Amino acid sequence: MASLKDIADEVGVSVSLVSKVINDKLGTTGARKELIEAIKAKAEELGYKRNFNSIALLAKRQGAISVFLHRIGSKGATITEDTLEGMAESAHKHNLRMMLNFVTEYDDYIQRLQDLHTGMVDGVVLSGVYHIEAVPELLKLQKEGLKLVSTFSNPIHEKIPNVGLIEENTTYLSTKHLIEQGCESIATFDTMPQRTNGYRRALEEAGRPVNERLIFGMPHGQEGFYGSTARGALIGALESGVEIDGICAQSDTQAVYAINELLSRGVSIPGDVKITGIDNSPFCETCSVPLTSIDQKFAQRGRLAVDMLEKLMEGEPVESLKLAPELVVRKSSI
Amino acid sequence: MASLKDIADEVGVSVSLVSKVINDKLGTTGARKELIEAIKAKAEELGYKRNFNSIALLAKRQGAISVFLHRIGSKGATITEDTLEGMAESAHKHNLRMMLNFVTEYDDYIQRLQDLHTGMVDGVVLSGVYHIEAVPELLKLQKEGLKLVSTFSNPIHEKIPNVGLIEENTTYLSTKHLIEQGCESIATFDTMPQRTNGYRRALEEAGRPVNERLIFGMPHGQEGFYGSTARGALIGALESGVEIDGICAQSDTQAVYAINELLSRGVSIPGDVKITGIDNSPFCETCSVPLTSIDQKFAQRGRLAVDMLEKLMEGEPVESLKLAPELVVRKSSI
DNA sequence: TTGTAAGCGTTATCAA
DNA sequence: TTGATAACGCTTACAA
Repeated sequence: MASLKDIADEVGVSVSLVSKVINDKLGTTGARKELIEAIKAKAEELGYKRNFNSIALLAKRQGAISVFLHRIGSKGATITEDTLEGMAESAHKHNLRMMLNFVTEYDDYIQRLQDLHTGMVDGVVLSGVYHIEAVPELLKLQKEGLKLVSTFSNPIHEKIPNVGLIEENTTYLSTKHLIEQGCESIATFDTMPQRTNGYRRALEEAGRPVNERLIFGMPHGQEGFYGSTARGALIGALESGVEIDGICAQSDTQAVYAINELLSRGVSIPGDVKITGIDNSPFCETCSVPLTSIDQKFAQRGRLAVDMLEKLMEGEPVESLKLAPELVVRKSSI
Repeated sequence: MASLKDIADEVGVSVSLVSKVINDKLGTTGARKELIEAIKAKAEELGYKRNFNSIALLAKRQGAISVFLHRIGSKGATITEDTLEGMAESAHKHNLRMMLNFVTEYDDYIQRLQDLHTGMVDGVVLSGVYHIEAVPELLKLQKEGLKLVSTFSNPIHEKIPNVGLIEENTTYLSTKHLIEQGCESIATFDTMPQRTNGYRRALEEAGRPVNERLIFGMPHGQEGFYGSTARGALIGALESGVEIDGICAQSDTQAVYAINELLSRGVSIPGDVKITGIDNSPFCETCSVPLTSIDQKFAQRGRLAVDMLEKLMEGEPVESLKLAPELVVRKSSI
């Protein structure tokens, strides 16, 4: 790998002059035209590339960030992949190297956080499942100069800037859509309070009564997103004789299981019942009836989180933000 | 961030002694016990961590690798995530920083490969969908000194060491399992030649005839793994009156769609028909009938690939290897 | 207009 | 048993 010294030697000038020419830092004074050209030509010829380590060393920066990722998601969704893809894109743009930390347990989490002072990274993005207990440790790291950004739905702490999502709008959008499609009795699986609120708000705004029998109780937490749990709840409701012509599921898996259960009972979708999910999983395209769903913007949020971190590292101020989810309409609801 | 110099100043010794003590490189000679202890205590107290950039600078290395990842997989499987998790673990172990490159198209791929000429990384792991057309460019990079490792099922080129999988054994294992469970007429979706071969071999070894009507034609390539395509093939076979009491699907998605189709026709699973998939996707646990599947060892392969790359970077010789897939038995087949 | 020298944090070699 | 020095590649203040 050619260095500035190689160029300097070959052209017969000093290293510092080469550095200035290459970086266009000659200031007001300038240098002889033929030298500038010779230097640039030689750099090109030798395929000169800057050495990131020496620059980082000099700048007292690491040129690297760490991504903390506790894998999350309704099974089969590509939340982690999408988030990482966005982060990778932004990191590439900013010439940042990433250390990926997949963590699964709290002990792990703290252990890995400790490793961070290493002077091996300039900043950290927190993503996936969040560990509220880790906040004190995070704030300690922040005090030591490490930059922190998170990509949870909601901020974990006011001092840690977050790239979030307007959770309530996920179900708000899909319920509104189902109402517009003519549904009269829309059910939901009550898995996440913010999402159930969105469902209620859409009904209220449309002047519809909220029928509590259509809000199926589910375990709050990961398990509540499982398809089998949702199918159980749906079967219970159907057998108790509740009328349903729309389902605003709170995950795609819930929706798919509902679709399959209904189809097996001879119910037509979207003819008799219209259904929407959340996650916009890949299988929305390929399942029995292509599923209308909600895009939670994971790739974009990953990108923005790293952009935000880069800004922090540059000393610029940043502020938490929340993206709007987006409705993706497919056959299951029209 | 505390440096060796900080420790040296505080303890009142030279930087080089501190370096030797910290790195346990005193050799045969040794140093005074109390000094060793004082240095170690001070390092602890100041929270000393090595600066990776200066080490890399000295070693004429980047201390970073690049991961090229073309996302792959039957939709809903966690192939990419699992692979990345394994790679991240190994990278962490070796103190390597990763640049993640998610690529989707060939042009992208080549474009990103060009970036590698920058000497930003010491090595590259290639993963996911492979681009045979990129081989010449890869070999060029290799000639420039960049270390290359891949994690495709089969090696892409003899000069590029690979952490692969004995593909044939995926279906071999599951077909053998179905035979042992008493299945007489086992079908498969002919999506990937190596997998169909494994299916044939298992039947032949058991002295069973291969019934070509039970080998359902599928498009070769990603589309062949889709569930809807598989369901179509299955329906066609059923309606032509073929007897089936076992299905060795070539992806989990195929299997799930087959299960749902059969259930909707009143067929009992695993009572009337036993089914196996491939990928060991998360939804194997949660789908209508928990699905027996094949673990393709993606996390382990990711880990091994980075281990291999580290070895190459150390100048050690490495050789391609193939891992054995593993059968994970669940209710759908017993 | 160009060059010298110091310094970023570390390690290896050689000297004391 | 300990320390001085050079080197990795680069930038910048200052000197020529």
